[in-house]
Amino acid sequence: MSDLAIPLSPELSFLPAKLVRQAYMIGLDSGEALFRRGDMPVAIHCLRAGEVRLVRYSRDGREVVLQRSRGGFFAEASIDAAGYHCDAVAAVPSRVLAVPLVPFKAEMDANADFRRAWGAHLAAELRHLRNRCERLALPTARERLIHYIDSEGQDGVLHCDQGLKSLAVELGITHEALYRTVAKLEREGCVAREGRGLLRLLR
Amino acid sequence: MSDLAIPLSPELSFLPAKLVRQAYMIGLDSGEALFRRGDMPVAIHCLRAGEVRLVRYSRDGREVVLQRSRGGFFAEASIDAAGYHCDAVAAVPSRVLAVPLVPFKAEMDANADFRRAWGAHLAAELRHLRNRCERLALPTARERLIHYIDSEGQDGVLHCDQGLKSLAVELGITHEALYRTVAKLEREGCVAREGRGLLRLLR
DNA sequence: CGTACTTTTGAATCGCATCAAATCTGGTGG
DNA sequence: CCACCAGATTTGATGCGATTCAAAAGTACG
Repeated sequence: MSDLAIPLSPELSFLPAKLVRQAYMIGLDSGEALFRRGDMPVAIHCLRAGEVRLVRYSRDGREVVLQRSRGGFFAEASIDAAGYHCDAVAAVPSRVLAVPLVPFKAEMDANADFRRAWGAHLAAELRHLRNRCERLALPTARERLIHYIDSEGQDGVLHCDQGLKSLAVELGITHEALYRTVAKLEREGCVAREGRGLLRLLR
Repeated sequence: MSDLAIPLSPELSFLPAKLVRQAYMIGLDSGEALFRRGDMPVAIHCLRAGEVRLVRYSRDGREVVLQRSRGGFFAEASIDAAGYHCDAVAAVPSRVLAVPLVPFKAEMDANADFRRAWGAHLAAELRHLRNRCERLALPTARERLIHYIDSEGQDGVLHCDQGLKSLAVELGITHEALYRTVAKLEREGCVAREGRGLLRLLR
């Protein structure tokens, strides 16, 4: 493919050079679909820029967002599936690196190190999701936010460079509720805001 | 081990006989720990009876349940970890099948079919968790219940043999809220209850 | 038959969603 | 540089739904 010099990043570091060479970049306009439900997977996808959403439609036609990816692999669970179980649609203009499935699977069979790295990747994803489920089961915005800083932040400090509004979506609450919760925690001295995207947990 | 004739079940069907022979059964009393945070994983665990909870403790000592397993593999994400990231404690007297890690990993390296089966298992787990996250992000008990029947039930029919109370935990709401929600949906004719553990979605 | 648990309903309170509006911010083009 | 615009941030008011505490009725099991 013409798209050489693909910038390295943590989520790609374990991909063997052989696979990176065979990968190709896909550009998506806002609203454009990468794949549709039922399509046969032909590649592993890694979001490099923009935002892709995995969506399904309930029987009454409402759209349900299954996953919001802002970077890294997505729909990894469909590698072995006969068809995707949802649509992948770009929410904003995006760039997706596609690693063809055939060489990917061949590498999985041949390369034990790569297998372990991919397994570790999936394991991290599992832990992450379990954590998120646990957080979303908490009853109040306050508890969810503190749980989030505890588990996603580093040493009690959270970098939310995307703004609080998108954090609210992640927490499953409205942005108003989140703003109010942050303000209250700040008043109580439990949390300090430093700059635009920094939350420090004091406790 | 003396525990021969381990009954087969869907979640064990893909385990090679060789591994099943090397597995051993662990009995746990209520409250007994299978492993503690920091312990080095020595086996893959599959819950055969009872209930095991993966728990962590927040800095203020409160217990946080990361996962409630009522059957099947749990803490699969720790296969490659240097230590568990949580405690595993039986909530009721339980029986756990332990498949030693060394032969498990050896089989993963040697047996491509098994690798695929395990990969599919992890993929299913991922899809399941994403679904659950999506559900827990829904704002009302009503929407969560309908989403649950849609996605976990079969053809609009849900078998909740554990009773509505444990379903409430799964939905992240109190059992009172769930009882009221079911009653209201029934009055509206959206849901029919058939026997103790059957919910049919009419819509 | 008694005990423990689930199921069910009631009442009071609290927190969040919703609708609305004002302010702030970064970025664009004149 | 400044005007302007789109989006994020913030605060307010209101209603609904869930939590909480409480209690009664049903059910399984020894």
